[in-house]
Amino acid sequence: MGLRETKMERTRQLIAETAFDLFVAQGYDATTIEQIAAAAEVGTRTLYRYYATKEALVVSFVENGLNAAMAAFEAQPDETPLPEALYAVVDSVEQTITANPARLLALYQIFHRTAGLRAGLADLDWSWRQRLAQEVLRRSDGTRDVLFATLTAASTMNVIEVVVQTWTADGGRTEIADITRSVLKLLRANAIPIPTAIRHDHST
Amino acid sequence: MGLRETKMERTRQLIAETAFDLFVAQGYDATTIEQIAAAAEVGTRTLYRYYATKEALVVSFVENGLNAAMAAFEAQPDETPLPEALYAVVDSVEQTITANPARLLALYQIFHRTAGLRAGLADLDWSWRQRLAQEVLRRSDGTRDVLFATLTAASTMNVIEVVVQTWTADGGRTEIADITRSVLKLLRANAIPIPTAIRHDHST
DNA sequence: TGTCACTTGGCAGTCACTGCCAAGTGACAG
DNA sequence: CTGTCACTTGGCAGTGACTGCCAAGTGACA
Repeated sequence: MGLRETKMERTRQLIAETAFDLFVAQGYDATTIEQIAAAAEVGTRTLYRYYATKEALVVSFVENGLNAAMAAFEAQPDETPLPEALYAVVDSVEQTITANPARLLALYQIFHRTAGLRAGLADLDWSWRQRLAQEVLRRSDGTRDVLFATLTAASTMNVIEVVVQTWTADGGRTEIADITRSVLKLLRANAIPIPTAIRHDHST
Repeated sequence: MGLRETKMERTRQLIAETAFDLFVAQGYDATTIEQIAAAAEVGTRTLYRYYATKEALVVSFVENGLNAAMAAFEAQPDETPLPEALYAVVDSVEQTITANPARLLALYQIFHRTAGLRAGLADLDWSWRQRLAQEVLRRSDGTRDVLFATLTAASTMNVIEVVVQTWTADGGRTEIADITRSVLKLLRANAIPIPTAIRHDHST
């Protein structure tokens, strides 16, 4: 990596950190792009070259975590059974959070306080489900169909989302590993009801 | 409902329909609020009193469908077993789509084409999961905890989302009831892998 | 039918975001 | 070491989403 790229990477980081701090300090809406740019000592125009939208400044943090999780998934050998490979995903997210819980809580606060912001996660969530499903499909090696892959990806995302939501709702006091364990236990016990049509009893 | 409210309701509808048509005709981004307001023959300021954001104009359609589904859920007698009550939710969504498939496909096209727009669904999705979980919790009458309710709500939303996604991805050619059946069947057969930690075998 | 509360719409202003252009600065060859 | 080139930077002007404010219009109701 040349000096040029190094510098740009640093600028990229600096902008995100600066923005994050300002958001925490004075709220998302109350912080203008100009302020962030000024604090990070770059032009607003430059800032936009690094982050396309104001939302992206916040979402990028989540994105990094998800990218790491996807990498962990892809790093699993092809022979690894699906449940274990999927566990790598959940585990990676857990590690990201454990590494810096305070940051995630703060991040969550920002999302929570700013109605229109949570929205920015959707795109990420969506593309991520796609990627996950695709990888699941590839791994199943023709023995499974798209519906299976889509459902598997969605279910896994669910686990992550429920765990994170439960953890943050609790203010991060509970060990995240414990929450994960509980969630997976419920699922494995088939304790979660599945929508079922009413069976019309003809013996009446 | 007085004349006043009737009129407002009609205006509300008119604005949404007008916007929808324009979005379909020329795309979301290319359509300005002013255009919509002009076409619907109201002031832009008035338009904003009915729909807080441009996104809301599109999201409202999805919101209506979900509201109907939630109403169907709440309409179930408290004695109805959870799986059947949840089925009412899935069924309601199915009905909404069946009633006007073309509209949903068009709607989906708009969402699909406009990156930043899918985002608007997240908020909806989120608040809806909350509401669903809350109702599930109420129905379980103290016999279940929050985690159970959250997971149940998330799983049900998953079913809906996967069904709709599969249906739209296919261009609406497959009977939606068939997709629903397949999805529920996969779930009931426990065919979807659950993330599982590698069991370290100590006998080695 | 007159009063009142609510709805409407225009206007000015803020802020996110974009295209364009000129100046600065690493990269790289000679 | 140096000149050239490609890329990065930042200012500026412009568009469009969205808001506060205020004056005019219009159902509701006594």
